[in-house]
Amino acid sequence: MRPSIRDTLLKSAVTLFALSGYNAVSLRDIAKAAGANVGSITYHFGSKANLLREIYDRHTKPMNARRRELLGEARRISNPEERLMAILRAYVVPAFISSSEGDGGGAEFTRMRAVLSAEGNSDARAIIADAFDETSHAFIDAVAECVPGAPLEGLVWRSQFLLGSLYYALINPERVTRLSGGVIDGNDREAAADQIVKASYASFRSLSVEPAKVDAGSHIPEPAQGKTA
Amino acid sequence: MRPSIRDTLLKSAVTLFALSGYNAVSLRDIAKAAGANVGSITYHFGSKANLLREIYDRHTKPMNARRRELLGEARRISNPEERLMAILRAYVVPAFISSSEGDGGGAEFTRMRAVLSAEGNSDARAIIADAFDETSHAFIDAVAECVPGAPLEGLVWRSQFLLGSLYYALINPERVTRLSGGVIDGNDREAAADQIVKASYASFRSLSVEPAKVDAGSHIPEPAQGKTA
DNA sequence: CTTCAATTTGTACATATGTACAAATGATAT
DNA sequence: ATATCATTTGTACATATGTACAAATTGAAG
Repeated sequence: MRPSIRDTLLKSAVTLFALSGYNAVSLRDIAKAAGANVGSITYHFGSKANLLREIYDRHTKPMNARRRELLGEARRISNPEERLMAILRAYVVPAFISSSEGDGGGAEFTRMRAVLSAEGNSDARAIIADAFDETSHAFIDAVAECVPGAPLEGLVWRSQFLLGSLYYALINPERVTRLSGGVIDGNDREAAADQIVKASYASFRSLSVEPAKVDAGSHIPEPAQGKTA
Repeated sequence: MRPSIRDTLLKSAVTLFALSGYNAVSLRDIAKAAGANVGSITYHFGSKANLLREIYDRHTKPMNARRRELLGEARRISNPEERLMAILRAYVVPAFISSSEGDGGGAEFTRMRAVLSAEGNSDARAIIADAFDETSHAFIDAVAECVPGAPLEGLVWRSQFLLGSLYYALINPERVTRLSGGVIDGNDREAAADQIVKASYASFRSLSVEPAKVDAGSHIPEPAQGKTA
């Protein structure tokens, strides 16, 4: 069956918001993209802010559910290195690739979040605050178990960097293409997700004070880990 | 001597753009913040887009110069680990901390770049493209020398993640504070710069196919490094 | 077919924005 | 002091935007 106009409006809004942010996209832009009338947006959603709220409502819950599901699987892995890798993948992949129809994830929604978080619009701020990503705490805890002795400061900042990497990969993929002289495709999301997982794996692993279990020890002259020892 | 109104306007514009983006800030907002009249902006800069162009002109050159200077110093370090650390610091620090009056760097300008890059405004796009960060290539080259055998794909993506981490640390510092339960101050830029350098150090180091010079070898079961072997 | 509620369309309105420009003001040199 | 130029102010205008709402259309139940 044909999707309802309501759904088409929501979808168009995500696409446009992800591309140009919240302020720059007018309700008329959204209506035009959805092949509908301006008034229909007011009718279905009441206001622009509420339209955004519905977008979040629709996506965040299933996406977090998907993350929790993958995180649960990951936690059952006994080898700490493999486990860490799986945990990171559980966080990154749902944000990049929408597996099923209703998992709420995918690059477009994540890119929208990235753009809106940068924009700092007050409407958006309130909505983002409500839809706070409760999975983050669970992830940090899970990661912490893989890197014994890691200071909280290092863990939290690296989770921040992970999110920043994820966002920027979606916001500015052209930079990768350009910087590599066209050799690497910045829009290859599978590759991007893979690289983020590997890079953050290394950055988290370096926090561990214990030597790697599998090997003798990787004592690079790691500069002291800061105040929070 | 008192700064000219022209300078005050530029400074106010950076502050406001860094806070709310390009679209959301009106010329009247800028004028009010600078204690000037709307017309004075048109008089001094002609248009909003040109005001932004002047901001870039004023900042990018001295900031890149500072980066090149620090990079030059870093490259003279013989020990590859220390060198890598210094190279990363040379890239990150000018973006976070403005050392001298005219070095063009600092967190505010960098945050503005972050916000504008996410916003995708067409005025801004053109200007950003012109002020392309020519130092990035030099940095990747310098980094590559520290991690022999590293595939280009890994290097480029990690440089992307570095920039994303940097940007997001400035855009959303509250998340760090909140996520740590108030223990860690997301607005502590010295700490942020430090953490970024250390995290990206680890992520770049992990690309090296040769074992660490200082130690036996850090053969974590690193999953195969992708296509570009 | 008729009725009635749900939806869609069209339009109006108050407000905000970038830009243009004439008048007022200020400073500087002769 | 006066003339000349640079700056600042005030205002006007065309356009765009979020929202409200009445009229038109649609679709299903009786």
